[in-house]
Amino acid sequence: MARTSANADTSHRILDVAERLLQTRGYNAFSYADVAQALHVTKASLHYHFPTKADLGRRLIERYEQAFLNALATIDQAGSDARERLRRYVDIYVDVLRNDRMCLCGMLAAEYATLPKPMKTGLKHFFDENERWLVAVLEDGQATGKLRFAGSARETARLLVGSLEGAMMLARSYDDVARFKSAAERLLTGLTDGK
Amino acid sequence: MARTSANADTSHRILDVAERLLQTRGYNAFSYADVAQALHVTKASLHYHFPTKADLGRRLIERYEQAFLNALATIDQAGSDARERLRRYVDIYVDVLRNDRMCLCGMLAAEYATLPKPMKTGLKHFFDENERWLVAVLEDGQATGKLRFAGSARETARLLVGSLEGAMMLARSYDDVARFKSAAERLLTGLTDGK
DNA sequence: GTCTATAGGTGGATAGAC
DNA sequence: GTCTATCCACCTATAGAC
Repeated sequence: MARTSANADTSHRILDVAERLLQTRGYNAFSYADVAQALHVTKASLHYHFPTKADLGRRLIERYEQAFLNALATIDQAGSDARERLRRYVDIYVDVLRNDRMCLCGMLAAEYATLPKPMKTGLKHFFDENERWLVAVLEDGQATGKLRFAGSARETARLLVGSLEGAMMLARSYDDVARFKSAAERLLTGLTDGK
Repeated sequence: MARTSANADTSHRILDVAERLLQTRGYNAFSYADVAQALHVTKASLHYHFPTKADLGRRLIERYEQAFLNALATIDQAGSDARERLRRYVDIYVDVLRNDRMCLCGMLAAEYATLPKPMKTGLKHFFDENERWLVAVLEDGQATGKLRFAGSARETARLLVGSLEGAMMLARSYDDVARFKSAAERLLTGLTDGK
């Protein structure tokens, strides 16, 4: 399995660099040449692992979603109440911002119109899964009296995702993580005040 | 003044096309060739009016901000209460979305790291002006008892701008204006319920 | 002001040697 | 798996005729 491991390792490093570039500059603003230079390999070598940029982009979304879902599973395993789970959800975003990055899928949402179809599909799947997890947390919080919100859990979940992505984008433009934290704090307070 | 008017008219048409492309595809995903083709002129002609793409981008931000501020001034002139002014503020965003566009500055915020410095400066100015207007409305609403919110008007204004931009981005990915309206509705309700 | 022509660079992608 | 070499399309931008 030595060969397979080496291959997987190289693919992994390529994805790491491409992910950073995508999250900081956007899909349309990084090239195979950028990745190749960072890894001290040639562009041709990258094409061996990811034949087209669309392939690379699709895999980046898949991997990012997997890591995100793993983080959500970890939160669930801690067995905290809904309020605390939301707080940890926000912390995932904070960690991304602290790394001077935008959420990979939030970035791609802006570039949506220019993306190849497989990436569009993967992107929606990411947001749908986020919504699904948040709906479960919100409904649990409502049932246990830990959270209070008007309207459906689904609409509330969508508001949360959109607001956090937007706050992230502006906070990054101002290079000010505190902006994001302030916005997130208020969003959570809106779901817990009076409790 | 015939020549000057013609010039202004051509520049105006260039800006119109470039604006649409920027709001739908992003700054890094449209070219002089795209604009030239849409207007049936050559790229060289565009460079006469806007020597560099950075010049074009800078003017697009300036013009967009001016139009935005004009819309805000119109809202103020109507003399409505704070709640109604916020509602009309949201309507500006809805109109953009209905045109299948993203907010020009929201789009650029995602691409922020790749922008030439003059555009970065212009972008922040746009958001600062938005914040300024919202702070005035929020403080008025608080003073007259029409609005209620926790914390400072400034933080609330920033939450609003970020949330609306984010909701817009996601609504456009799902090609679903109702998503945006639902999110905006809830944000406003959070400032007015119990009133 | 708009054109033709072109420079000089970079984009994604492939062929074929090693 | 990685390399060299190369293709072709596209990019921003400029020179100079009209």
